[in-house]
Amino acid sequence: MRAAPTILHLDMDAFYASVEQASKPSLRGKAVIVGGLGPRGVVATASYEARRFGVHSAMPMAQARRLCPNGACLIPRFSLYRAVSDVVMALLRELSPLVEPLSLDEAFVDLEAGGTAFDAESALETGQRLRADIQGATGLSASVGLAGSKMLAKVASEGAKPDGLLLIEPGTERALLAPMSVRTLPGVGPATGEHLRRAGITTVGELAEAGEDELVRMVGRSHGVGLYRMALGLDDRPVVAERDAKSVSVEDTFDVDLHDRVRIRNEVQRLADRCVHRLRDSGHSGRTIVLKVRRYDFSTLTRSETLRGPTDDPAVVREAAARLLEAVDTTGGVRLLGVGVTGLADYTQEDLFAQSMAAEAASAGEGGAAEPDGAAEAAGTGGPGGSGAPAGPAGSGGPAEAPEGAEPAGEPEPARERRWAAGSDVRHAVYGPGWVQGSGVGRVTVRFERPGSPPGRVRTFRVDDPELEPSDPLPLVGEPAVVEPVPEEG
DNA sequence: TCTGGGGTCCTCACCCTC
DNA sequence: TCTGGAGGGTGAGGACCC
Repeated sequence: MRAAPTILHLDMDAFYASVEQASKPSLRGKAVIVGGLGPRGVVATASYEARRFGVHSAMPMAQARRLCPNGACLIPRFSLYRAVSDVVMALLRELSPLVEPLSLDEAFVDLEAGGTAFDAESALETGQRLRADIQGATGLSASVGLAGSKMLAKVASEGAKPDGLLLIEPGTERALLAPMSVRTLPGVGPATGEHLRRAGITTVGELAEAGEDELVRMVGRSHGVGLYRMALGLDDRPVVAERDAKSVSVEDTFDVDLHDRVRIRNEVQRLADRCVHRLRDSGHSGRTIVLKVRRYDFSTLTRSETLRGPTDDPAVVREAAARLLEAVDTTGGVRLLGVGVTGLADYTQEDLFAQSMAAEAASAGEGGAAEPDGAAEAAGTGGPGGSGAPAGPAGSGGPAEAPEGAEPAGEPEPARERRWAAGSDVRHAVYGPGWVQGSGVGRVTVRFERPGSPPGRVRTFRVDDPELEPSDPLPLVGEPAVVEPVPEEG
């Protein structure tokens, strides 16, 4: 067991909401809720101001709006969050080569491996300096936990929130953990928590008292042993810098349940294409195709098929997903569909070449060397019930029944209402950069402000105003905070 | 008008082979 | 030749995390 508290856990405070507040000065100090805005959207992150109303992550957005009717509800802008996250992760890598990102806003760092800390004092100093550097580089606050293990460092950062730093001194772990809820421990979610509660175990101390055998009996060997060790404050998991992805998947929840079998089939094909796109972007191929269906009653089932070899061929994945769908009863409607690929392998040019050769051979009806994973069969037969499948790839992200009809190629874009998503960045030819505060009935309301400026003014335009254009997010810090003179509203 | 999206890991059942 | 057990591969589902 590690003695020195040199494992650092970094947690950016209310990350998505904080980024939005930093880029939109008028939202500072206000309730901000980031998440899906559709009828089935949920909250991804709520600012601390919104949390005071009871809003929290994973809550249905409709409920969040009821609890916090004056909160600003925004869609997530992942490209911006990723850019900010890259800045933060780069600062962490200056401290140590052993940085383990958990998500865009969280990471572990082994300070000892980087030679930046070797005892409590140097760890505290490093942690404080890191928080200041993050504030300087991004304008955002972060919480830092320091301890001798990953689990305890995470517990510490949780205790440090918001905008704080906490170090757990070696030797104090058990006493510190004992009164805490079992839900504090990683791996104890609602189900395990309830299971333990029914057995009269609600605190970490009671967990330790129960003993390893009892916990194994209750929650299984792997989980039981791990839980007991955590309850004693023991955790020797190393900080791992590089982790290979094990699966790639995409899924969509529909605003209304789908009933039409043809539409469902088309959506599965579209998801398969998106999944392969992501698979190729990540430089992988995969062997097992997984179809996920969530039915009208929220029951979820998965069907999977393992091929004889890995593939990144969209036709192969589409056909496998279609076969899996045939085995699923969708009576009553489906609310979610997903397609995933697991059993990942590194993709090579040779793989691609072999696949394209095999596909050509299959389409030419030559027989010959069959694709080892059954791709030739899948690509060649067209599959049962595939009469409605388009010959080419489905339109880019468009549903089967394109609501706006086909556009004549090469012609100027036909006049249609432009859509302005709440929270998205725009630029006006006269008023400069701003963001969409809301839109409807042919009008869009824009607030003209930028990171570092004072709160800006609001103006309303026609949705088709030619002087208004979507734009990229501005950096949170770094650009001079020029405050453009906003003409007085008449 | 509850309940997203993208993941990981574990368990269990079943089948097949040795 | 038959049988039982071990163990791997596969498929399905659940729990959990951010």
